[in-house]
Amino acid sequence: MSGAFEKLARPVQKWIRAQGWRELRDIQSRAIGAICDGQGDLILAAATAGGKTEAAFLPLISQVLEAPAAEPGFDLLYIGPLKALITDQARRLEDICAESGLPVVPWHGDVAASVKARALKAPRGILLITPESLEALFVRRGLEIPRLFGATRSVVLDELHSILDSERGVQVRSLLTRLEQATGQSLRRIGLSATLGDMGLARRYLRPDAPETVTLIAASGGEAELRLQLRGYLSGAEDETGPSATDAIAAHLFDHLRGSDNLVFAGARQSVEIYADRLRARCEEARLPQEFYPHHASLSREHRDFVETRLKDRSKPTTAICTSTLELGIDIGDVTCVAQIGAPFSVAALRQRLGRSGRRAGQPAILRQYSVETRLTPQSGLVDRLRLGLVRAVAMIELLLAGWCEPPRADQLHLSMLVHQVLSVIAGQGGASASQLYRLLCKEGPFRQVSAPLFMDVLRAIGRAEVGLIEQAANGLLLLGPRGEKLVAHYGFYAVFPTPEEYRLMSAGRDLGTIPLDNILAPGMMLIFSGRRWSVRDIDTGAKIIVVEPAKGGVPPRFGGEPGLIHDRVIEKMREIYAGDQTPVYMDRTAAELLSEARSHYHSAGFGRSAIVNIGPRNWFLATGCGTVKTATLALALQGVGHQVERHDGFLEVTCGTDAPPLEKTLARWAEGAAVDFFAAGPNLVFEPYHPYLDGDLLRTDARSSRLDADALPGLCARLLEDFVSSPVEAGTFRAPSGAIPPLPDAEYRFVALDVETANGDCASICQIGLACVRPDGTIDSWSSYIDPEAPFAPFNTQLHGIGPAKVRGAPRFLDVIARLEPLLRRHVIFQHSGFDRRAISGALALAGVSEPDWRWQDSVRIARCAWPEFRGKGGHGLAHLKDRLGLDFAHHDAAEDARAAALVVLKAEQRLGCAFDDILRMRR
DNA sequence: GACCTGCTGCGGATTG
Repeated sequence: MSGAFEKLARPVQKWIRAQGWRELRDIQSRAIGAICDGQGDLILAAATAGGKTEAAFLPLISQVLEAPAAEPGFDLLYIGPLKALITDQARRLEDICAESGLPVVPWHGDVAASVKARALKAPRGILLITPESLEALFVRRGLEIPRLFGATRSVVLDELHSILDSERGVQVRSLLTRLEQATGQSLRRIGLSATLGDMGLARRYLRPDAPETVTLIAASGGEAELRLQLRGYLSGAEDETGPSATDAIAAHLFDHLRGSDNLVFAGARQSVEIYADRLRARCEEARLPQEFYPHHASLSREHRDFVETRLKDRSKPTTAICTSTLELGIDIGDVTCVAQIGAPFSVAALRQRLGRSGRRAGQPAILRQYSVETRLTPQSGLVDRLRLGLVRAVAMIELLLAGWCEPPRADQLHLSMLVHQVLSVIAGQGGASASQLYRLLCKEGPFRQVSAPLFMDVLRAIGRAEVGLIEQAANGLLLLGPRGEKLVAHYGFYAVFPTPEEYRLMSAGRDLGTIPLDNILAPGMMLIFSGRRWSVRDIDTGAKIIVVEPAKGGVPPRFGGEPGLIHDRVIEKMREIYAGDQTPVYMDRTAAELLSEARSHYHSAGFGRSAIVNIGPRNWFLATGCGTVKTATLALALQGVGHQVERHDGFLEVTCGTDAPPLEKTLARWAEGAAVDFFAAGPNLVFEPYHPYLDGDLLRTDARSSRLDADALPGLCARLLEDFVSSPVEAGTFRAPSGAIPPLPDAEYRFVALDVETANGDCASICQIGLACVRPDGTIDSWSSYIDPEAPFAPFNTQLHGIGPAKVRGAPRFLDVIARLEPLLRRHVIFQHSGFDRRAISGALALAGVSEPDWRWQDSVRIARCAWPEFRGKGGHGLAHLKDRLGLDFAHHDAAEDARAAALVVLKAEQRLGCAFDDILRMRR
């Protein structure tokens, strides 16, 4: 054993020997050195189950044992984000402390009141507590805080990354400041974490005044080999031959996970229920024992405990289909494989999840990523074509492999949380002055972004008579107002995140879990829940209880929830992936095909050249290149001036309002820094529990700090326009041909017929132009050229005419072709069959910003109607029917061939009626 | 179409 071992107290050494450890882990030795020899704060970073808890507590317990505190009070404080984690850690620490008799006190909502009463009477040893329970101590026993924590030397913050920049993290930081202020001494802070994106920010979080004094100890090596597969699936209109994407994934999971312990992260609770149901059914069909179980926050504690225990039990193979419930630190041992269905919201989460697998020496970590994309139809929009989910999954995997993950977000005001802490401090102390609150919470605590005037605005807002959270006594002291009293008195006060109202589901007196109140249910309706099928027997709206009984079918309830924020770096990576041409080796064939398809749509939409793409007369698609916050900022700004905006990962789909100023001009003004009203469209600003007590100005200020990035808007607009201006779509001038244009017919003709094919539903997306030029002797010179439509191909169109991205690669662009055709077209009457081709040409010219030449268009359908009136209502005068009835020989849906057909129709009509086409047209008038 | 996390004190009934 090393020198580190010698630094530990006897009973601790004895415990280590009893474990049969041959030596201390690297992180443990280093942590023991740092804790025993130094004074400063510490961050211990190691993969889950990397021995972090012991690394921190072995030396901390040793210090307590060797120099017991003279005064009563807890010696060590541990703050953990989960009750289950606290229960688990308390068990491990009790084992270490058994020999020395140092008490270990777990403290959360499920801990018996008697245990708490005993600890309050004689506070000693290690207190393990949730942020909420600590908050409750401050509120209910504010005056006892110095007695309880006067002897506390160190505080251990577990799962530091999970509370880094959340509301709850702010609450923890505020509680720590209040603790130090109440006891009059500084606490050594020790953070434990597996996943920290930015160590600088983590240090600042732990010790804002002196981040440079925080020592970082990261576990070295020990990274398991990673095995990775990304499988692609298509959902939507199922073909009769194949199973649905869900069934196909369930089948794959069943075949590959059965017989071992695994975690399947399915994204949403609803999706968890569906996969759990499918997998249960497969086990039943195969007459195999059940080993797939759902696990999410709405399931009863009893069920979740059952699944967690089964996962720990190595003798029974168990796969949990779960949400992020099983992502955090609860020790469930090692799993063989981690599956992820759909892309997660953060690389940090993906890394954390993957850390569950490959923890035993020699075992690889296995990640199976499943991506489900929509089967495309002619109506599919660009969003579906871009395969955003799949590309995001690839981006996240690539960033994971590169060792990157999201840093915490700094600089948010957290005004709702500030209101909460103001109430908590006043309640705990019985009153506080404004200046004391400001010093405690804003100058020393976590609300450093809040200026003194802003703080006063907050106090004034919550002190308004109609709000009544606080009021001021004659001596200036701030007290709780009537509503403040009521809020603080309710036990719901301690938690800082919003909670929805829910029904409780019961079957035969057993609690199954909860579902949100907004599910519309009636007796007899069928439900999938907790991995089983139920029918609703009875609904007690008063008690909010739904009684169910087993049934044969059903659908899972809706659970709701807000989407996660996607970081700028992830969107940047997605852009790199679209622009690149490498296919990652870990993709299966379908996934690789989907990626290649996504790239093709990305390029044919024009994103390779321009960040702004026109997809309709008033419709634009913007590639913002930024994550959720900046993209939402631009979206709100655009909505504010009257545009309709749909948001996607790094993209905005804009439908220009009829009264709104032109998109380009608006962006240009913002790029120059013009003032923007982000709230003109009246977006919802109430997200957090204490938002309803603030006034409009404060809500807007808070939203600006947390949901928007107004400072980024000018740069973002400038970047969008930069690409846009250089885009040929807007250039409006003919440019040098990028592809060869076939030699044009060169004679004098009686007339020409023209036909176009288009890439998608937008008639301006011309991908082929064909001409049939009719000589005076009736012979026809045909000509056609492919055209790069600079727009995505719709499968419907491609199926019709057989033209896709491959055929138009390197083809000239519309303007180049039309420039060459112009002299010929100008000289002749141009026939098109119906009005489509003329509209297409006009549309494409308008899109390119070129005014329409004064050509002599005519319509061969009109000619046909005169010549064959009997077809009216009997097959009509479409080319396909005319081909049949007139015995025309041409290959339909090729531009040159269709143009020739139109010409033939004119010639045949002239024959039948015995006069020239201009006479026929005059007859009609 | 979209994650998760947490919770006190008291009065009354029941049990030993």
